[in-house]
Amino acid sequence: MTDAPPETADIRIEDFLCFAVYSAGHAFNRVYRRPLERLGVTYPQFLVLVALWGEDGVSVGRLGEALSLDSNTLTPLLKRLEAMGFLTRRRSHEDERRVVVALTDKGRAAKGEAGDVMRCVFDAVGLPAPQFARLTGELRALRASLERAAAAA
Amino acid sequence: MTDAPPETADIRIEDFLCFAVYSAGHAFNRVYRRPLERLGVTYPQFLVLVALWGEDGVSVGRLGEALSLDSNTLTPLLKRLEAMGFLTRRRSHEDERRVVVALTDKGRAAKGEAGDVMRCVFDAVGLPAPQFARLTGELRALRASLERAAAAA
DNA sequence: GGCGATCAAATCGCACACGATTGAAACCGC
DNA sequence: GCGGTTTCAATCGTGTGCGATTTGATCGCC
Repeated sequence: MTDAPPETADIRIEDFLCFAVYSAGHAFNRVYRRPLERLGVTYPQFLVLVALWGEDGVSVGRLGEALSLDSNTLTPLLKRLEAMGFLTRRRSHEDERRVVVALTDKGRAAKGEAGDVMRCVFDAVGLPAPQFARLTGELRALRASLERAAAAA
Repeated sequence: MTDAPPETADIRIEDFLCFAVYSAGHAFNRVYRRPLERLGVTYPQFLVLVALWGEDGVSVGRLGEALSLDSNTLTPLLKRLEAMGFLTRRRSHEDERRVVVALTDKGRAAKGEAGDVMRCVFDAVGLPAPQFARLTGELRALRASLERAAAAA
């Protein structure tokens, strides 16, 4: 009936799933901030690097697909990462519309430092691996539902 | 070991809990956008209204505590809601440092329209109420862990 | 081969988030 | 009471997100 349990007459924002997701996201951002300072990148920039460590040499669009972001967000972010020397942006030859994003040596090397960062965050989460994976899966399903609904509208 | 399942040699951002939370948050934002257009507010502004429907006449600090936001984010947001006539901001008489935020008639009336909005979103989530509540609780616990870790650092 | 539709990235404008700083009010120990 | 500390909100600068639009390249249909 509502985003909160349906019967709540008195509204408590803590019972809203959307708020739980919203505030957990901010909390992640805050936990990542400190360890990422050593790398010199922001949390969204770090996510872009993670995506590229998984699949390098992709177009802006493909990257946006992986991250659920559009070029209006990615273009300036990628320009900052390029200015810092983590990656390069080059027009594709086969299709001049596309811009191919590729890690530099520095960008690949950062993967090593990232281990420490992720160890930090894993400790902060403090969840055993199975529950960790289950929660991740449930959120992925939630996102899929929401995206389906947003596309239908 | 990492934010992803520890053994993954090939990195997949989809396996990161932080990313699952991050992208689910964006998905919520996108689902809320359309229904909230009729109300004329953004998703964060809506969350402020939800918080005030639960507890009206509170200071900026108290509101920030409920929403995990600071005055640097809330002040401009509250000014916009005030300009739109949803609430008032007045210096407290007992303590001149505080600014008390209170809903106007329009702000209270919006609670009626919000029912439709939340029905929309609940359908988009498509989860039975018990799982809904459980997931909310798990995320609340996750946030608490992350905030504890961030405070310790 | 030519032209409208489509597609990819960039650009623009606005609204969050948040670290850092500022300024004013209240508190506190003496 | 009075000066230092703490608290509260506001301000500033930077970096996302995202709707809307623009620019340029490709595709499709003839």
